[in-house]
Amino acid sequence: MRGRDDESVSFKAMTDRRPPRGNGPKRLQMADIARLAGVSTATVSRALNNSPLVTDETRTRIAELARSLNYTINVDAKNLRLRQNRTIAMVVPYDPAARQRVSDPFFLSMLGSVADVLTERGYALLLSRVDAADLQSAAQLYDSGRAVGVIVVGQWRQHAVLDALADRGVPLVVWGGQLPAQRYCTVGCDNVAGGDMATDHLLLSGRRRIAFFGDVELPEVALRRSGYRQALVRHGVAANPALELHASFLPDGARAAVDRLLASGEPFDAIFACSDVMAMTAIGALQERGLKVPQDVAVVGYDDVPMASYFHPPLTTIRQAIDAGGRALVDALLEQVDSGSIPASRIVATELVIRGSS
Amino acid sequence: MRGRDDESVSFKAMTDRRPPRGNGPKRLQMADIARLAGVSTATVSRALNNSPLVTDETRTRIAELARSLNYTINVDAKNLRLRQNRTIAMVVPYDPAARQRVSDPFFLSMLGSVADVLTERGYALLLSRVDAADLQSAAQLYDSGRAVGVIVVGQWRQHAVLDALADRGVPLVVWGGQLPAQRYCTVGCDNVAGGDMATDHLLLSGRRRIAFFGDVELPEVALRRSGYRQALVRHGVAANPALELHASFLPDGARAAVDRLLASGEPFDAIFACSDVMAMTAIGALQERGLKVPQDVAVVGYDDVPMASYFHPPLTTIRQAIDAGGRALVDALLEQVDSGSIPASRIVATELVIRGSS
DNA sequence: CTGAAAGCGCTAACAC
DNA sequence: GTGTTAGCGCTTTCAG
Repeated sequence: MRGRDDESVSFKAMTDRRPPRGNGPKRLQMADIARLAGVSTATVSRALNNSPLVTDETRTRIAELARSLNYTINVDAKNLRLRQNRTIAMVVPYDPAARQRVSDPFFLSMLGSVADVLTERGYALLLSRVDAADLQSAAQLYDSGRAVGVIVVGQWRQHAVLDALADRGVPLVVWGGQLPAQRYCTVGCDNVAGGDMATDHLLLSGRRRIAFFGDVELPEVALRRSGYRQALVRHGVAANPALELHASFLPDGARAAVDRLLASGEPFDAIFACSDVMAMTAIGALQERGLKVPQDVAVVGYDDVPMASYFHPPLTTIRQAIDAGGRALVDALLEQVDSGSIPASRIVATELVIRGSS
Repeated sequence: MRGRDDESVSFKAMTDRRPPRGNGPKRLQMADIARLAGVSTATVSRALNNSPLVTDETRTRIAELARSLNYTINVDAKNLRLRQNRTIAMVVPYDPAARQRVSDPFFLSMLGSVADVLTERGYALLLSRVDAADLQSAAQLYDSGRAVGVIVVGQWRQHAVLDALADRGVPLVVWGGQLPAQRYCTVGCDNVAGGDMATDHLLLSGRRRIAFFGDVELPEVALRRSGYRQALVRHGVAANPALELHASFLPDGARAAVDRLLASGEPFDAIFACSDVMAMTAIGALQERGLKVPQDVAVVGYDDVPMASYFHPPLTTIRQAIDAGGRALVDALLEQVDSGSIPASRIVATELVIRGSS
């Protein structure tokens, strides 16, 4: 017996004494509360977690003590012990070439919406910007246990990478277009319908030479163009490749497209732009060149960003239901986390909002 | 010896067997890599942390194994052991009355900027919306060990609460106005100078009846009004209380202010609005009532949000240096975390950008 | 250079 | 109803 005791002691003594310095003054921990309350940490834990196993009196006493000392259970330790985690990561890809800031108001609004829903559900949001060319790395947030799942805003040119992530079991939901054989879950508006509605509206107002502005390498944009073409066909208007212009989401994309269009000499009486920012930039460029909107050229945007209705002329646009979208993203992701299987992609409502620019 | 062994075994047997189910399929952990590599976890740990104590050969072998299996060190466990953390929290308060979404493009841009800088510094960003009336709760992110410090965007009406948080040692930096005896660190643009520049510019263009739009309960806005008044005085123009209008940041604040101003019959030839969104809304309201901007009324905004230059007319505004601002916020916070003492408040550059609206 | 063992702050059997 | 104890996944002395 004595021998064993001695051994234990020597074991204890062998331990590392002082862990590396934490940053900042030491925080209170459960043991402190326990000591102050004259109970064990187990009781404190139970009290703070509302276990029915503690007396009401004890619970309130401990709760009050904790509150008065600003003590809060250490989430990391709790997570570790419980092997759980209530954090989800949201990544917004950026274009490394342009070193562009997350700034499209649409992304930002979506972020706000997701943040709201997550808060409501008791989840924390880890926000991260990643190089669009290295979307792969988004999974690290999952692999490292920091988050139980990942929301990616926009699929960019990374369809294959996203498929691969889904294949290896990373809980993942992407805001974007639904592609034929995709293996990950997407949430997005009906892009084909959106493109169709916008074009249909322009055709109904008598426009016939409708230009399309967008970067069709992005799945969502390609789908919108399908809708655009589909509406033209339905109205018996031949699609004109000269009117389909590549315009990137970068700041000068739309302006450059307007320049090319004018330089080409191809007549046009309307533009369907794949984002409101593009539409506004295009309108600015047209006006600078003396063209009137909507008289000479009608313009329809996409997104219905908050600014759209204040613009001059107020922007006709396709509204993406941001609130519903954020909610659907979160729902789909949490469902996936819980069930372990990939839920069906969801489509949220899309709506034409007619204002002054068309 | 045998006796001891038996005892160990019985100790082990007494352990809790199955921790509660984690969510999702089990993730790989260090022990798995160790087993696969035929070494101890200690060695894996050292290898993955680039300790000089392992052979280059071992290191690369383990690193490759980990990479091929998508294994990443569990950050929570690592943090716990190291008693450290490379996460900072950013809270953006919302007005609970209006249940308003984080949507002012300025906040969102600032968020983007902070996200960038943090990424650069190897920190993660935890984003959280909190009820502006309960800013107090922002500290919980710190108390619970989730973040080493907190960035608050906007001080709203919570000056006292912020002081209290700083007093009890929560590492905290606030984007906002610098107040006389504040005990927390702020980063912000020079609001007095901004208000002065805007007003000065309008005065120099010959305007004399300049209205001010803003909610002076917010420190930043109050400072901008000081600048406004100061410029008027310098130019020998008497300040006219009837021209200082309360306008909230909520969607209809500026429109309502325009209505009240017109209804009052007080003549005016310019407006200095405390945000670009307000300025754009005001311009819309003026135009609806047949007033021309800038001919009848010149308008100057604040922030220089991305949209400002695309607006019609393009907005004259006070640019807040967002990039520098985000960087300063992060610098100040990390400095505080490292040193444990509250750094001096910082002021970032402010600049008048003259465009078509004035 | 590598391995054994202890413990970061917490929770949950299990005994009392 | 409360305390004791082991261990979540990791890092790090200390011994070899």
